[in-house]
Amino acid sequence: MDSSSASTKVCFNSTCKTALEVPRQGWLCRTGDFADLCDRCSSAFKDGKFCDTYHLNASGWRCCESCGKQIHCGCIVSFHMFILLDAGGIECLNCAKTEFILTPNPTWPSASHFLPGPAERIRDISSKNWRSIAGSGPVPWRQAPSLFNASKVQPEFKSILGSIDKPLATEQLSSCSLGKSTTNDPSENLVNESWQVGASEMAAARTRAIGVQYDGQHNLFGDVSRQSFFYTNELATSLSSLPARMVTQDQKSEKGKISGIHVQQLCPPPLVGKRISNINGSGPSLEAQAHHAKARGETRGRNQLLPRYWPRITDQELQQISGGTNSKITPLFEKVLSASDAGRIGRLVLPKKCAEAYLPPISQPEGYPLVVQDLKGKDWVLQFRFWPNNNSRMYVLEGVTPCIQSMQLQAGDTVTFSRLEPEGKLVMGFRKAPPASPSDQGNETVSTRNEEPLKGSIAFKSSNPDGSWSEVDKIPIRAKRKKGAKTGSNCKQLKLNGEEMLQLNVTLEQVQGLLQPPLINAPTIVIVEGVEFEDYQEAPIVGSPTIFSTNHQGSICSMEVKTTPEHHRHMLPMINHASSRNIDSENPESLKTMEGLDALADMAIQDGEAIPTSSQATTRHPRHRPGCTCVVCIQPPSATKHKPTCTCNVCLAVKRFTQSPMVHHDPKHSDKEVGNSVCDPCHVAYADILRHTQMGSGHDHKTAAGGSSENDPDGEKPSTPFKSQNIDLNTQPEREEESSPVSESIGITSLVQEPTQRCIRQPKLSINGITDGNHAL
DNA sequence: CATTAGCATGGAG
DNA sequence: CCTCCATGCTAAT
Repeated sequence: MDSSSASTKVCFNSTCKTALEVPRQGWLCRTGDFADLCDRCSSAFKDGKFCDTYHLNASGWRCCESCGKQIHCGCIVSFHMFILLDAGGIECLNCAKTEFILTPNPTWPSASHFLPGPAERIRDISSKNWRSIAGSGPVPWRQAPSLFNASKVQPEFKSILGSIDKPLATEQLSSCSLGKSTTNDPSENLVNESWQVGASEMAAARTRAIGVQYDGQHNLFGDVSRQSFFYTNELATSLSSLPARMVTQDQKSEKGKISGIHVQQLCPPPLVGKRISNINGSGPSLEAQAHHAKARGETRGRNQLLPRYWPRITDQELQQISGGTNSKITPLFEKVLSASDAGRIGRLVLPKKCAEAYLPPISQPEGYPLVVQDLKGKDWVLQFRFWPNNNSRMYVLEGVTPCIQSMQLQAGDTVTFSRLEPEGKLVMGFRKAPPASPSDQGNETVSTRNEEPLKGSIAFKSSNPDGSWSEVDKIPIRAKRKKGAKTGSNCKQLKLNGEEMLQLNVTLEQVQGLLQPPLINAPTIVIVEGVEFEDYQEAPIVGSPTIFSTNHQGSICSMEVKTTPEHHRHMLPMINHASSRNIDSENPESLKTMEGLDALADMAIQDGEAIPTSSQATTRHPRHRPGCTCVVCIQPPSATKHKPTCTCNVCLAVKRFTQSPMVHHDPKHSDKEVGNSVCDPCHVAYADILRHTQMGSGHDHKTAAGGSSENDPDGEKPSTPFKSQNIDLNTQPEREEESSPVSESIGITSLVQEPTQRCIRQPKLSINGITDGNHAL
């Protein structure tokens, strides 16, 4: 390319070399001079057909992610005709202008791209950034969704920048070009909005990454940061899938070190995918594409989570969650609490896909105890289980009342589930007034969630009787959907009725206090190599579930009881996010092996199935009896039952347990096998885990478990930090006791501990401590 | 009898 | 038509 064209009287086009009688100005060379072309070549150039004419056989052809137009990316001639998308892939300038109002590549690095220096620099940045985002760091990313994606992109950038010529690179790019899936599919189109948004985000992101100011352009989005919200959700999800993969690739290719986390990411979780990608023609897309395609395409299928469940965690929230720790937070999903979720029943219905994607598989209806950390750093033990429902399952978290109360959540509020990466611990956050999106459904994609929160809250307060506020209405609060008024599931967002309004108001008010900046949108901004990223982690799927699956069968409990430390880990699904069967969290590689999104997804799916899979026909679970120490039993729905002073067996057991870490308990369960098995074993392992966790974490929490609380060994108390009694019960450390296996569990726990401790931030106080179990009532 | 737990029902997507 | 899931129903305690 370079030959100094001007000087020569030969057409700059190496494939032409026609003597130039009248040099025609062609493209701008790095030298600052224009390439001299012959009439024909010049004509082709001007018509934008130069590459089509002379570079057809050259590598580097990519499809515009938006319109699918073929663009030769590995050529200086067309370099100005496209932009590199953060998420990978490219977009023709026309589309870019339309959507982003961005300038062509040149704008970024401009011609300098070609220069080795800059190019590398860019690439480095991107890559590093991505990595950091993806893998390391505490950095939560926000906007990043796109970035994340971008993370993968990096390689792309590299390829692009560095080796434009390489075909692979191009392909990858194309594939990568998640950002906007130009998808041909109509279905995708549906997604478009979100995508576009994402795209815009991405654009922004990229600009940032690059260092280019992106500002004004995206008025649409308003604050990017906030938008990030969306992104996070939508985009993130959609993107997330990508990024994760990207990451993996990167990792592999480069260092591969990402760790389990990455793996998770691989699984595209959640996502969403709206977009399908492929289309571009990038054709053979590499794995990336494949992944993408799957993830996205499958959005519906497996991984996808409905938009409403997409995590919309703000940076601040992430920061809170992460606390001072270095833990990386991976938003998994969120759910607007329904009346029943927030009710005293203490059962939080988990979206099936979310549960299956991010939580360990459950073979038994009884499920197992799950340790969940709240924003304060407290650990709560919740029973993760399911009910057979039709031919499916309905997943629920039992014993959430204390937790919800502590967070002062009400119907309409949103609970978010995230995972602390290193630890793999599950973290439950919340958002009080749901920042409803303006428009519910459609909105999901676009809605500016950021703003909403506030608005929502405000709106509520001032709320019109009508609930007229559009925004308000839109607010996802679904207070309750009674028969008449259901809010669609999707629609969950209810319009507020008078009553609802009231509820909301309360919530809002409370929330306001709570809300404040932190929770709501703040994306965490991470600066990587000088580039700001709003972090947001997508949720990678975790699929840890599998682990259990095999084991559990009979009863999870039993397994756990028996379980080795590993099992225990698994038991704490959250804790070991990574958990995958034998995979050690430590062995990233093992995880890697698992990698392929597909694999993960499959695993998740399979696991579920493999094991008991979907709804097993379960006989009615025996009622948990007094002696039963299982979490469920202990729960306080009736905290009332179990007060700190309570001397019932359960409480006593708890106390004992708490006091002596390893106490064995005996399985009391009179209950039927199932119940028993479940309860005890789980508990045990669980308890142990908890303890460790807590211990590790911060003992601060005091537990509480009701009775136990008394004793509460505090520091050592069982894990459940329960603030107050309520929780305590749930947690039940005691279980540990029962399962003598505890010892093992302990070992396990120990294993876990460290991580957990890490994770644990400081347990602050419970916020409010919930009052007793009253709420439950 | 009150409460709870498990399951069923049925609307919505 | 199927799946999801919020809520209701009711046996069990």
